[in-house]
Amino acid sequence: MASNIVLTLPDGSTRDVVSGTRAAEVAAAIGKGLAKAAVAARLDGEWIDLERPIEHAGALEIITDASPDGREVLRHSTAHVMAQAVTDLFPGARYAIGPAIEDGFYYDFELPDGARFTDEDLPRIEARMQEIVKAAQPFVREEVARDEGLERFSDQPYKREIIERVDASEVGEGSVISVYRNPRSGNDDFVDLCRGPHVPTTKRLGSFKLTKVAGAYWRGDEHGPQLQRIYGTAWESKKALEEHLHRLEEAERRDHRKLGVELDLFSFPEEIGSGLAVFHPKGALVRKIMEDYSRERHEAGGYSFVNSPHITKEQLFQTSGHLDWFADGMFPPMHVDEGSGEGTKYYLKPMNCPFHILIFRSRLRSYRELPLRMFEFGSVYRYEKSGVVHGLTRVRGMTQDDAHIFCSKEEMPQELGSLLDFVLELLRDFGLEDFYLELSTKPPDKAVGTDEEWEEATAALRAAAERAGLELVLDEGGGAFYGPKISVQARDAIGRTWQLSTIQVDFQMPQRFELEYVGADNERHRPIMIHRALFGAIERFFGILVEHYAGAFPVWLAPVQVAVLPVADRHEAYATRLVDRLRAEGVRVEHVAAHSDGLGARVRRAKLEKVPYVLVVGDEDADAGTVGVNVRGSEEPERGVAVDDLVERVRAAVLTHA
RNA sequence: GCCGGGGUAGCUCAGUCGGUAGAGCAGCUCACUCGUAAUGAGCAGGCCAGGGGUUCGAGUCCCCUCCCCGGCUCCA
Repeated sequence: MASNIVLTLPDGSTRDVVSGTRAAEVAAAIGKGLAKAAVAARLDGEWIDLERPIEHAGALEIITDASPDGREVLRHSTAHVMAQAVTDLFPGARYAIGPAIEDGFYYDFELPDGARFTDEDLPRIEARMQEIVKAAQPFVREEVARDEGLERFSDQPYKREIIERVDASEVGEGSVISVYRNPRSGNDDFVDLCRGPHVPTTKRLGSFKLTKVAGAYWRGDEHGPQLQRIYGTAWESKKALEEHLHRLEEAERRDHRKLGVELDLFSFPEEIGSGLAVFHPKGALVRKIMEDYSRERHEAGGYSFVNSPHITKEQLFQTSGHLDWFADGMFPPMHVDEGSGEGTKYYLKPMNCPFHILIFRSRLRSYRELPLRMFEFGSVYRYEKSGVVHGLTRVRGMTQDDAHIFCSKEEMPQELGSLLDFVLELLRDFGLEDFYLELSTKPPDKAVGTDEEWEEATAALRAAAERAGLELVLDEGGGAFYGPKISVQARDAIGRTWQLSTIQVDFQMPQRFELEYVGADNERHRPIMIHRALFGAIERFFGILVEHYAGAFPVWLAPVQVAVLPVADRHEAYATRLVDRLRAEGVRVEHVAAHSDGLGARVRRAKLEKVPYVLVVGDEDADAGTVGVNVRGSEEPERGVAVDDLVERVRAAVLTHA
């Protein structure tokens, strides 16, 4: 006998329904639009299918297709459809896991006889998927006992492993597992192990595209079997799919590797080696401006500048511990002075800290010197694995804007607070505005330092972060073994996030190097050390800025701020005077003479080079002492602008970092 | 490091069945002297990533190395 139950909706209203009512019916009762947009539901926070009968009272939420949750359902269901298509087209294929991810989904497969997917397979799979969508197969949920599940997936070892693992860790002995069945004409339905929920039928899907095929390890284990992963993207409508593909194109347009070539900023000559960049004159100029500005700010911020060499004897990295836990990330040693004996091993440095520590330790330090802040643009070399190097954002040779702060335990909270302010201010000066912070705390298993020290340092970092008033994400247990850290994440112009600065408290190094200072009490104390980099690496930050600005650097950073284009040869004298004047005002100006190309061609080239101000000077300007100004990003050039006004505009743009 | 795809002129790319290398842009020269996104003509430009092999003959087929791209793992 069905009884009535009360469902509470997110707006607080209630619905009195017969027990066994399905979420789809509730949605339909609320409105046509909602029913159409619904893809799944949540009852008391638990995901359920629209078609699943609701047996008890609770809070019901209808999940709609264009919401983050709704898209997750669409994507996950699309992943199932892809698995069905693949098993159709590649008999014997084993399927492993296929979750929804940001903007899409993937599914991992193992093909018989070690076969591999190629890019040419994707259109075939897509076509088959569209057939499945057209067939409007329902997703039917079934709950089966663990043993039956194992049996049903007898030819699917990865599924069996999931069942065994889930059973042991999450659900417990004897519990049921859920599977989803897609009935189809023919006799063998496609069945996948899945916790759900799914859309009611495949008809709800269709706005998807398979994007790439790649290798992936089973359960992310480098030593486990390597599977074939197919990635796709899926959306609630064709329009949303198109918009997503357009965003990908936009990101591609901003790719710093492409712009680096086009704007003649940097390159990676094959002759030098993987992940080793050279900066061309224009790129090096931008970099110099970045470095000069950083130095200026550090000088004002109470930092001392230091310098250290690129290589060192093995012993230093033994003392620091790098050779114990970071040897894989270091270039192999050089052997020198090997005449008759063993000689000496030297290493390229992967980090600057040991050098700064030696400077601290070069003489006895007083508490009066603390906090002692040592800054260096320190070049380091890391042996990044061959598959991970990526443009300027992941390189093997880089220069860090590195500093190490030695302070007393008592000074630490204050120092961390002002440090975070300093970091954020500098990043804002480079046009990044949108940040959030990540706080990484003590790893559960292995850590140096006492619990008390960790708590103290973590609390100090947290206080600094909270005072900054930014969103704070907790990365529980994600700290390095030697201390907690804050990392600053920045969102760029198209919403991508980049990890930039890190502020890391270190209990380990002062101990290993037995650092001390003499306190006011005339006793010796161990200082706290703070590692911090603002840009992270200059190369990487440079790459991020290129993408953030899509190559159109703000005036203060632009390698060429003004281009002067005389209309014809007879205006060369006036143009030269103008260029000299601007140069004298400190403006970075390029004179593009009239003798070879037409004016239109020269304007075009300057525009493609993303020069902020393109000045055209002709008869009228020579007579009146004015310039024609074509500002980057504007359609209409201005005529008859007084040179003084132009100089003032450039100067103002530089000062405000506009 | 692993899986997959690649490497042809400075850049973007074509190159058939294994038969001896091609375009556009950029560069250089000349002409044009022009008011806001491509003036025209001509010239030059290549160890087809490098090495080895198969073959009468290799950009093309095979092997090794280097480098790049997309992922995985990694990012202390």
